[in-house]
Amino acid sequence: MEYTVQQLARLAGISSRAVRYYDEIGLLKPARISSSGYRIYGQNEVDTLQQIMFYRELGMGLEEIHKILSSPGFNRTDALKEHRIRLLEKRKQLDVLISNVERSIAAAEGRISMKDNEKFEGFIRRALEENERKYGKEAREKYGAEAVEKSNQKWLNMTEEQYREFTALSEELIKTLKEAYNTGDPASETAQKAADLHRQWLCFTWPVYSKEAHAGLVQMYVDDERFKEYYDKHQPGLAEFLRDAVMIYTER
Amino acid sequence: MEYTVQQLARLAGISSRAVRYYDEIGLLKPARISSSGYRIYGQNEVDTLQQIMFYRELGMGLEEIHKILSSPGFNRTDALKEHRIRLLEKRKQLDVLISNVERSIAAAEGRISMKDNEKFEGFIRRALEENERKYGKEAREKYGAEAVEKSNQKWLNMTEEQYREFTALSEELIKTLKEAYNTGDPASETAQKAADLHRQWLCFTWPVYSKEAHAGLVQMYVDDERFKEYYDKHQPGLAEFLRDAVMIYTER
DNA sequence: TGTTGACATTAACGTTACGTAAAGGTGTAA
DNA sequence: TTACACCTTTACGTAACGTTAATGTCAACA
Repeated sequence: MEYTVQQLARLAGISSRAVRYYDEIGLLKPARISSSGYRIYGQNEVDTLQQIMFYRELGMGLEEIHKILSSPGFNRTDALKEHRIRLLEKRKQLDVLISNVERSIAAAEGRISMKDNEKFEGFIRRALEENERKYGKEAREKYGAEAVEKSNQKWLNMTEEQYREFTALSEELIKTLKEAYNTGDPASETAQKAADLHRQWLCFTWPVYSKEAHAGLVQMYVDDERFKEYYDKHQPGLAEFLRDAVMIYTER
Repeated sequence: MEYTVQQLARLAGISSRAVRYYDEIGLLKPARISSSGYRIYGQNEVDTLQQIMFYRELGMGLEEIHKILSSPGFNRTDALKEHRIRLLEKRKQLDVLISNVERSIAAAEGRISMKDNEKFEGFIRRALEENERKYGKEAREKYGAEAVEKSNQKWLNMTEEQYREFTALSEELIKTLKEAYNTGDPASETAQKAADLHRQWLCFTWPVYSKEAHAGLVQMYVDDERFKEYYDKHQPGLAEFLRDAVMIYTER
């Protein structure tokens, strides 16, 4: 079937101006021009417009869509499969948003309480929140609210790059710690390197460093289920091994 | 807790420029200005920004958000509940889109076939498609492809207003038909009015009107399960009653 | 104490994806 | 032939920021 500008627009649920604009920028050229100068679109154009709509739905700019569609490697079926994955991700994010709004309602009615950062969950990909939620409460109890407030502020000031550094450090810490665990000796060079990495890691979120607080924290890791779990899931016994290593590290 | 421009922006996952812009247009004013001229945001502002984010997620313009938030009747909890409903609707629509992309994949791989209008399901609220999907096939068989193609074109050219007229006519038809059904007489004035409404309704989608085709169609209503169901769901026996009324109408 | 570097400020122009209006040609139903 | 709803191009308008520039502030480090 063939379509004029407005017919195609109505089919796709967009304005005829948009269709003409897509022609103007070379994104979607009509199949042919009628004798009277009308744009006529055919089957291929319908399919291309569908592709455009999917990419647009996923927040892509028209210029980038253009590049993709006109690249020699473009494959319609593969693109559709990609769209499917993206849309499923989008639905997941929407579910997070819905849970956010539901918790916000509960908070507004005083049934639960909500942290400021929790209020924006689902709007963007957020990974930072782990910190305050998991470690915040314990730390507040053990080291007082003031230090935590400052640590809080530090998180806020962290740039994207610093954040990447931070997660890289986390990974290195776990890797080194597991390596050290295999030696079995918390006083070994590798274990002490792990303890130092743990100190560096702490310094990302702590306002000041003190050996006493460091030693106190790792003891807490062993005592508290949630902290223990984080380390032990990589290797059972890792939390205790870290405590032993840090104890030696802080006494030196 | 208090936040500077960038801290608030990072919290919400938007740019600091956006936060300043919201101040500029009066949408989100800081709680206070520091001695050095810095914008300082507090708890209320965090909550307001969350509201803004929800409305924005739902595609609302900043000006309208402004009006809503500053209206005297605004209630945060009610708004959140409204957001919840809207987000659930949005998820439904997303599910339609996902089913669309899945069917598009199947179509691209040749497993099924898809109509052009089906390719845009989920992108917008679409109700027109009912026609071609339900009546198209039968009509094509009985009256030939050419007439249907023209009818098809007519649908595409229908404006929003015409569409409303069309649906209003549908409703009036059903109402009148039920009323006539209660008289029991297909020759009654009400029944003949219903038959005439049915003719008008047909003329919306038919390229030309003929008594023969009209009579043929209503007979088809009775013979075909899906057509019959449409009328009978309002009132069992309605399809046959309509046929009888139209038979009398077309013979006059 | 001066310098660095990441923040903050205002001002102003740029960008994307169209909306909207103007001025005129086209197609068909009455 | 007269509506009327479509089509065309040209061109300026708009929303929601992005970006750049020029300058002030603050905490930390040498």
